[in-house]
Amino acid sequence: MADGLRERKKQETRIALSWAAVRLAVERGYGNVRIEDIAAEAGVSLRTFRNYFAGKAEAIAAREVDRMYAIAEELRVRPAEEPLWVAIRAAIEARYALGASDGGQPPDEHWVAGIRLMMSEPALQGAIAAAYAVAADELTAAVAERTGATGLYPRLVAEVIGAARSVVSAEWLRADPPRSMGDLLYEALDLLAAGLPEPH
Amino acid sequence: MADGLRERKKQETRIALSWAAVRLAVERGYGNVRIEDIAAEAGVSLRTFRNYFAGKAEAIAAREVDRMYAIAEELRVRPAEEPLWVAIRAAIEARYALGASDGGQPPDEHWVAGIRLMMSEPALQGAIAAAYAVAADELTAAVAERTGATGLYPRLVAEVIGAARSVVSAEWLRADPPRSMGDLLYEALDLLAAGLPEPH
DNA sequence: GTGAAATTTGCCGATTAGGCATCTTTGCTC
DNA sequence: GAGCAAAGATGCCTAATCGGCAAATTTCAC
Repeated sequence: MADGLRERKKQETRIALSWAAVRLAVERGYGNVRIEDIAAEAGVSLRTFRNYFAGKAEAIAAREVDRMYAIAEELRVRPAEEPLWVAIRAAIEARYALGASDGGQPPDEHWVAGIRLMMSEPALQGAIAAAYAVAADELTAAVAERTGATGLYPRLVAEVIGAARSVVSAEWLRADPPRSMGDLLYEALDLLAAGLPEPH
Repeated sequence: MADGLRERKKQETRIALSWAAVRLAVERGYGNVRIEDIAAEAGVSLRTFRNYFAGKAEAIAAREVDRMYAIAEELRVRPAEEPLWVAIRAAIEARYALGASDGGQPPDEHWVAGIRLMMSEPALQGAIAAAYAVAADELTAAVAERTGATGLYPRLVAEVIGAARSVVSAEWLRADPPRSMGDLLYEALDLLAAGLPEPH
């Protein structure tokens, strides 16, 4: 069951391509990767790559997007009587594996440096923002289901979560005395919950 | 002064290209416009187009981005003692010409339909989100200046304003009994100020 | 006016984009 | 478990895009 072999294989290919894209971009720099290389690295044809992604930026962004889908899914699974924002925090925590990824494996120097460089590429920031616009639909639906709200509210919540994601990951890359993803995320959510009051 | 003729001409060209892109995309559909056509419409060479924009999506998104820059600029101009969110609302109001554009010229049927269709293009939604990621830097700086805040706060405010923009314009296009941009925007900002409380 | 700096433009090769036909694999039925 | 229908992978092919480079043009400052 579980959607059969076909679906699973498709997901595997998608993820393989996405990881290959990230790896190559980090290793040799975003601009020096052709989608042909990515396809080769993942063991499929160039043409197949194009069946999955519109370009290398989208392939890289897919890692981020999938995480957002996962959060939406987690949100649907949590008990309905749980207050919305409690559920949201829990869903994010579950999918970002906060704490675990911090204490578990201190991120490798080279890797983080590569990611930092890669992310400084405007095309990528764009693609991530773009890809997230799609994922936001899922999150919007999940919020709508849970709250029964219509109109602006569900989408606004979804987009704000996206905003928090964006800010947090930017800050995580920038912060010199490194801060944990979890701290940053909670700080951002606390600010949002308070209505972003102007600091004294 | 005022940066001289050179800067002014460059802005004019940029805006001419951007409008040409929007006009053509609305008229004949996003997919049926080549950047060559846009350049011709604006009276410059294809190669010059590429000096200004990375692609047609970016050219279209530029209209939106410029508005964000204008809001950031407006924010800098407003009196420093004004509370942040009052200034933000005023800045948005000033640049979106709320009320004026609503009462002044009821949007043309064809035009709105064309815009709606154009905006449904995923590539465009992406490009707008992407382009906004850049404009957000300006807004972030303006908020930081005004509040003296550091860390997550300024960027979070900037991104949240972007989120509101995105949600509002999506809803504006969708709402069947049409709603005014001003109403939608204020509703969104009110929700945000309240910390997005879950509706009972 | 004159030279330095910035901008526009044409040219060109490399890469991307995506339609279409074909071949292979998977899922389902009997 | 054989066979058929649907879905995916791949190759091929043409149009379009991308971006570097250098020549020609325009603006700016002195």
